[in-house]
Amino acid sequence: MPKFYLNIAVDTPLYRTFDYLPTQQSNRADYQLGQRALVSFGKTQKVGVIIGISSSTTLKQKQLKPITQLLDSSTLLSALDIKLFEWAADYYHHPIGEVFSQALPKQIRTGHSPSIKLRQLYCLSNSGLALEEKQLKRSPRQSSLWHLLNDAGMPLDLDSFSSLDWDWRAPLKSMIEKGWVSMSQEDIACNTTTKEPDFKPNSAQQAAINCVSKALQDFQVFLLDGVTGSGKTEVYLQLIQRVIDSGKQVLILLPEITLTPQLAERFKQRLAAQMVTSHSALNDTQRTQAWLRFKKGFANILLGTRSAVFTPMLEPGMIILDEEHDTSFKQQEGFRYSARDIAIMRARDYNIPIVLGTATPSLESLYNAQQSRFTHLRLPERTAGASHPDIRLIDCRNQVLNNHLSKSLIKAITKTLERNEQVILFVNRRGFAPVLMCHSCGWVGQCRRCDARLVIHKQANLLRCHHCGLEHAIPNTCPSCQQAELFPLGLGTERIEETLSSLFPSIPISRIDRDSTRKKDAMQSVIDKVHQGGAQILVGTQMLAKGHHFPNVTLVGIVDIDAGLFSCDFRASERMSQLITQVAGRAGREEKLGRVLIQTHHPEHPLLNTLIEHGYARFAKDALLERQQAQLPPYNCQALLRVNAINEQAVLSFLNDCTQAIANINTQSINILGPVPAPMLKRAGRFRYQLLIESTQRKPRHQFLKQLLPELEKLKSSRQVRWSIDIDPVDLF
DNA sequence: AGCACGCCGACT
DNA sequence: GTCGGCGTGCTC
Repeated sequence: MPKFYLNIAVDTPLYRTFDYLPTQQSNRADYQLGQRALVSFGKTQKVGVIIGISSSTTLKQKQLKPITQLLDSSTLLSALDIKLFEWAADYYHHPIGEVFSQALPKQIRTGHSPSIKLRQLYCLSNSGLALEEKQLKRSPRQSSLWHLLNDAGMPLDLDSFSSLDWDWRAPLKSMIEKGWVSMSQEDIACNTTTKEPDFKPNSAQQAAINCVSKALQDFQVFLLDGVTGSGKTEVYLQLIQRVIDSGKQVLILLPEITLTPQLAERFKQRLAAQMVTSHSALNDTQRTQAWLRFKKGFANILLGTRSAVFTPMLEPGMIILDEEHDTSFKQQEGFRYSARDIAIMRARDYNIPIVLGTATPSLESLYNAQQSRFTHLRLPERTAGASHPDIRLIDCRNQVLNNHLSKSLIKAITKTLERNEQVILFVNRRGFAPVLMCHSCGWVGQCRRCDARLVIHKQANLLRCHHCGLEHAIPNTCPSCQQAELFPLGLGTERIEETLSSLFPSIPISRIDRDSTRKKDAMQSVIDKVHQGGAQILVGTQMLAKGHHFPNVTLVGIVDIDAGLFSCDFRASERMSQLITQVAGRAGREEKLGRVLIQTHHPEHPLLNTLIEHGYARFAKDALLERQQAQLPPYNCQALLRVNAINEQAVLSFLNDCTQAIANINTQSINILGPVPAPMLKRAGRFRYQLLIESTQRKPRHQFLKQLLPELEKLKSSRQVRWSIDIDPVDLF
């Protein structure tokens, strides 16, 4: 009779752990929390994580199975890591096994037990160093490798050659055979050589550095609020160096788009550290290696994107999360979480500081700063050389537009191109046009799976639903009245690109959106092309505003801002203001004065004017104040409930019960804003309905949903109703 | 989520 | 008689 039971988080969409018996020949001392175990689960074998060991179980003996195999001899996750993942499962209402599974790299979660692979290092041997230029003249590739190794002045690993766009394997091999290059194995213990700090912080930077440095031993959230070009990165670098000098680790989180090899290289050059990176461009082995190295303390810096927030730290020192407002920190499907909020919880558990950096703080962070939960650090000045761009509105009322481009915008583009400078145009929609309409009967292309309208994609020659991805062929005649009078309505990136290429036939135009950058390296090749200089136009969506610097761009045009002013999405105005501010920061780096032109039909709109005259900080302050006066929470928490049932009666009765359940929980805390956007949609004999639930209290989403979800579970089992709920993963703490 | 069980209609 | 449709229930 065993004296203990293993509580295991198994990778399955069920909201609980499963109890298992230990293997027969094992005893209590063999088991620790955080070890993985292979278990038989239903018909299959699955990998789970031991997250509890208890002396009793509610199950009968015959229901219990022993684990198949214990996969780790030592623990993989600390008690703090387990606590954090359990918190995340509860807070985001997600099955615990899936949370653990997503928090681990693929190789780990599938049961492999990889070890750290030591890198092979290459350097010039004495005979290699003694080579003279002309001896390598006949093999240019060997010559390039020689220069690379010679310039580095230290042994290089294979990753260092990956920037070369030709196959370096054969030439390297032959240099090794000739004895010019010698190989050695990386020695993990020898790492830090102290580098001299080579920059002088200005007073605001110094104040921020001092403020965080004083708190390195404790949990504290810092909101580092610095306009573009104010030198946030330098503040990070200084702080990181201090933390790693004290023998601790730093976790750095960045939005997906920002994390380029170039940026990683910049950090590597500036810091005396063992750094690893983790992002979606790496393969499973590379990510697993980064995870292991950081977890075991062989690396003291991890630079990664959203999913890196789950990487365990051996010697936690500090967390930095840059571009705090960026939506790519939110995982929007499956296990919906906010990496920013998980990072804050992680810092709290580890009792270390976390720095949230941004030029355009999200309203929730700003609110937390106002409430003194976050320490607000400001970097108001741009560093030397950077100048403020000039933002102006173009009043489009009663103007003749050429495919949505006003005369004054076209004139400004022409002048910029004549100066051999570059132009960026923002269009907030991909595709050719958002609507296909029949002139004869008014028919519009609508998706049969959702309520959304179909977007015309001329290049792919398709109508595409941006909601569910469904694709239709473009009809030649109207499906409703059979007339051939279909015309595109509205604008998208493809259409603006087409218009520009007819206006400026000799100018190279690049389009950057999700369609054009789907192919691997497509984005990079456009960036390279732009950096070559010369008059060029870039047309793109929000993607363009993030991360990349285009030094020759001196004009930015925003083709249509009005959608952001009147959208029913409460975050639209916040996002729009962030976009304009970020764009303004992009234009006119270095000495060149940039100009931002915004086309609008509402030049008097207070939001636009506040933003342009007083900047983002004032806009955000006003927005929070406005909500406070309206007795609303600083920002709303929304959940979209989707109901799908076999008949209309079932849907209606489900919704009725659902509304009742919400009312019973707390009539004060919830608005039902639904139905969104169409009341009901019949498709393939089933009925769908969407309900938007919005909280109106200060601590609403988590607590409310915790009560509501079990109620919904109960309702589901009594009827032929299916439902799912999408919860925005942001809340106040 | 899978995967079984099980209960009714259309077939060689 | 049976093959297979998917509604329902379970996974330690």
